[in-house]
Amino acid sequence: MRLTTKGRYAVTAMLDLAMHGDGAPVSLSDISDRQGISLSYLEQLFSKLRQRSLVNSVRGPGGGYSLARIPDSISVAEIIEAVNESVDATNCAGVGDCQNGEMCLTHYLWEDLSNQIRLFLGDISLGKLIARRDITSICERQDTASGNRVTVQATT
Amino acid sequence: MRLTTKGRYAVTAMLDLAMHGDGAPVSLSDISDRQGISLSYLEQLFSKLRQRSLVNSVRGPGGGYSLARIPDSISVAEIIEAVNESVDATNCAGVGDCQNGEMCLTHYLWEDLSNQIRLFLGDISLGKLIARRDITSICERQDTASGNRVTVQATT
DNA sequence: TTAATTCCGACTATTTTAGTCAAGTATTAT
DNA sequence: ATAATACTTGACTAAAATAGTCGGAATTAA
Repeated sequence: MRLTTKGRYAVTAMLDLAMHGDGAPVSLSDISDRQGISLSYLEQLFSKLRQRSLVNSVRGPGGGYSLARIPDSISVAEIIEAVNESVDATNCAGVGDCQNGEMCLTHYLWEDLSNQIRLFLGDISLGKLIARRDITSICERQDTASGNRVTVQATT
Repeated sequence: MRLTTKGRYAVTAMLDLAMHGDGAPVSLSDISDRQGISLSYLEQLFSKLRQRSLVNSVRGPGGGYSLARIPDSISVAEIIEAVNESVDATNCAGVGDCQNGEMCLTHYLWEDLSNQIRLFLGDISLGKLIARRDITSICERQDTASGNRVTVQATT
């Protein structure tokens, strides 16, 4: 479980999807405009999100992505692990052969901690994140033709 | 809060310190031998750990590092943040000026999540990590002169 | 058909991670 | 005092991950 800005990008994009996907698919260029994430980078992320069946895609005009499940059933842990491909490189394996052929002590300790984090993040869903702050969110995007800037307003 | 192998190195080293520091300071070369982490890399990490007052150093022969506080009062969050210098680059700040001069919605959402993680990891101390698995740990190091390999044994 | 959109692969730049190396400083056993 | 030990510091390098770019496909609504 690696926790970097990459994961935040993915969570942010999925949150955007959850808040704007009223049945209709949302295009990546819309998300790119709203969240300020490069379109091509979003493509990379969503390629992985689709592989993990977290989103569905619709091609062609009017197409885009939509959540594969309801926001309450998609956890932050799933999203982060989808894009980070969890390179769980335990360095202790290659070092000294700990006795009994088992891995060394700290490996277990870290694995334990890692599981706790996974459990914790697995319990935070997109739905919870949205609901946590009772937000009157106005996250509308101006008509593209108008050339206006993104409008995002949040009232606590 | 960034969570990578770098943080695990630091936590591992601090755990080693907690388990071998019987009053006397522990040298980095000992930790390097036991945990298979490069000595110079450990020096970098401990330089930051010392700056954050998580460890004390004793110079000269027989010197080394020891925990600045008892294991129960040193949290995983502190250790990780000490070595990761928490580059909390929120990308939304530079994008579009969200209305009211406030930051955009997802920033708050992520900040919220980030705080929860910090809270969670802040509650896990070195002491708790060691106690979690009731371990009969034999983590002795052979005499240096003998040239023998590190002996690490853990019985569940 | 045309335009909008996802898909796909290769490519690049920047940053971080991980590690090395060398020269230095402080401490203390002898 | 002196030498050994061990920390301290800074510069350097290599590999990997992150972040982003580009060009071109395939698909499909209009």
